[in-house]
Amino acid sequence: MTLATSPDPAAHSRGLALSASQPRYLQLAQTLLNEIEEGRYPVGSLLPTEYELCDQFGVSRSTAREAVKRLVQLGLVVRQPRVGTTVCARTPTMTYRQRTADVVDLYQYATDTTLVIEARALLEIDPAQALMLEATAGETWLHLSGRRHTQDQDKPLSFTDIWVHPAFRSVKGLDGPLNGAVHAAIEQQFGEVIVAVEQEIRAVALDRAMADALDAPVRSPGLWISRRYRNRLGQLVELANSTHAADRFSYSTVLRREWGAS
Amino acid sequence: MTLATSPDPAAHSRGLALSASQPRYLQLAQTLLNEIEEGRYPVGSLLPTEYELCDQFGVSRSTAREAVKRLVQLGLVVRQPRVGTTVCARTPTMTYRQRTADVVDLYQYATDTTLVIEARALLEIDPAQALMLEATAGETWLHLSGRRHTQDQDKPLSFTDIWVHPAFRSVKGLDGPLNGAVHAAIEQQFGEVIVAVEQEIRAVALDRAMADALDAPVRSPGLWISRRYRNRLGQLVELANSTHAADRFSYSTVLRREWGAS
DNA sequence: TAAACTTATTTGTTCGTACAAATAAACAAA
DNA sequence: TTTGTTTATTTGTACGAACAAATAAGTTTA
Repeated sequence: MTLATSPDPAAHSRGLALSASQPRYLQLAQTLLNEIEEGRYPVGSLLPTEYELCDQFGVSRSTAREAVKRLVQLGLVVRQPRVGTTVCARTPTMTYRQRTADVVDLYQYATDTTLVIEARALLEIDPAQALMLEATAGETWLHLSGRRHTQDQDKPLSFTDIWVHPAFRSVKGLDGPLNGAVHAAIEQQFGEVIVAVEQEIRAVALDRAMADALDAPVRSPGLWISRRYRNRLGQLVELANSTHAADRFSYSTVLRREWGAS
Repeated sequence: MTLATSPDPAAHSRGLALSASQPRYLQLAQTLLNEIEEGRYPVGSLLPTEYELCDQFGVSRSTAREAVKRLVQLGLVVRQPRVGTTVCARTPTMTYRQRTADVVDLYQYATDTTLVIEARALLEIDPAQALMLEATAGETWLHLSGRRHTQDQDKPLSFTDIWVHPAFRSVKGLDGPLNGAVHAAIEQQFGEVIVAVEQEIRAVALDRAMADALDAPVRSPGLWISRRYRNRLGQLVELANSTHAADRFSYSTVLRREWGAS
């Protein structure tokens, strides 16, 4: 349990060369990773404390810490003062990740599309809308609707319905052609941070009104995308429903496999 | 440029308390972050070296390193030995991230759905298929097709077409009801790692054949999902096209905002 | 001129030490 | 029994000192 009392500052450069191919802390991390995978440290058990690792592997605490830090980054262990290092997974989690540099990219539209707001009104929501908006009937939400256009094409790309929570219904700058997204305006003007976006995609048959709005045949297929923007507390800040003519739009993403944890 | 030659080990606990609310390295990281945002260190310029930071802020190199490490995690700077620390962004990049614990989750199906393979054949691909498969006509790919079912419902959820690259056409265990995914079998049997999945979603009108297969009305809307599984070299390992009856399936995801870089 | 070598600088790794902060567990008090 | 207090343990933060590795830039050599 006691550490060396007469430390030799040059020891690490003299003796026990080991395989100098990789830094010691990476070697140690790999060793621990293997032992976790082999079940020597089952999920829920405690890893040796930092000082124990120092003894067992003959490294300084810095090195041991750096090694354990890797395991934390890989999501294999969690650490708590006074408790220790708890194993929480037996293998690095692999995930597929979809990255979008900004939520605007989330709209798969080319950057040269513009959303033209054609209607803006404060509406008292009815019970059906309240259900959709996770609110109570009678609240006054801001309702926007418009169509998205491209330079090239004559016909609109999509028709969009947007509902904005009463707290942000005074949001400005949403008239006429829009470059950015509505949630971006809310974030800027109110400092409300959107933490999560729930997205649902369906295929639908265009009804008469939507077909007219999109200049597409009645009953032709459309891609319906609903997005719920939520704040830190999970509250619905904005709901945007878009319907796209099927022959003018497709939604595509790339998921990349990654290793490690959040 | 010279450091203190008579260091006082207790200095950090005695003097200059500062606001002990946060650790020094976090304070320093915040300071640097602010200065980067303010343009004092423009994108492309060099941050002070670690030793310069020691002098300027009166901290040890460990603390300075820990601070800069934060900036690296935030994706604001990159480091190169002998070069220094280069600013590569003026503000932390925010991204929305879609996580799926496994690619199986990528199928939005409840776990109690099963894919029943109904046809399996080795096919010489024609020019049109070659285009779709990013290959050359005449190659012999493995072609599978089948339908996905739920326990509850009588009618199938979707019809799936799968093409497997010639190198893996001998993949086994794909007969009858399937629990896992085809790409998982390829990964296991051949050790081929799928690094990226490209996904495209469209709305379509069901043609007669597809309508029959799905037991849905002709011309009714369907959700068409195409997934391209690629290996490390970007080569197409598997292509899976699924068509879902619109009233039986929707695709939903949650994107969470995150800060930091890859 | 071009290639090979040397040098100086900056980050990377590792050592050792010390104190702070947090908290589970044992203990004491109401 | 319950609640507050102390104690010991473990991670967290911070100091300082070396040497390694990588490499931009200058220097020498062919």
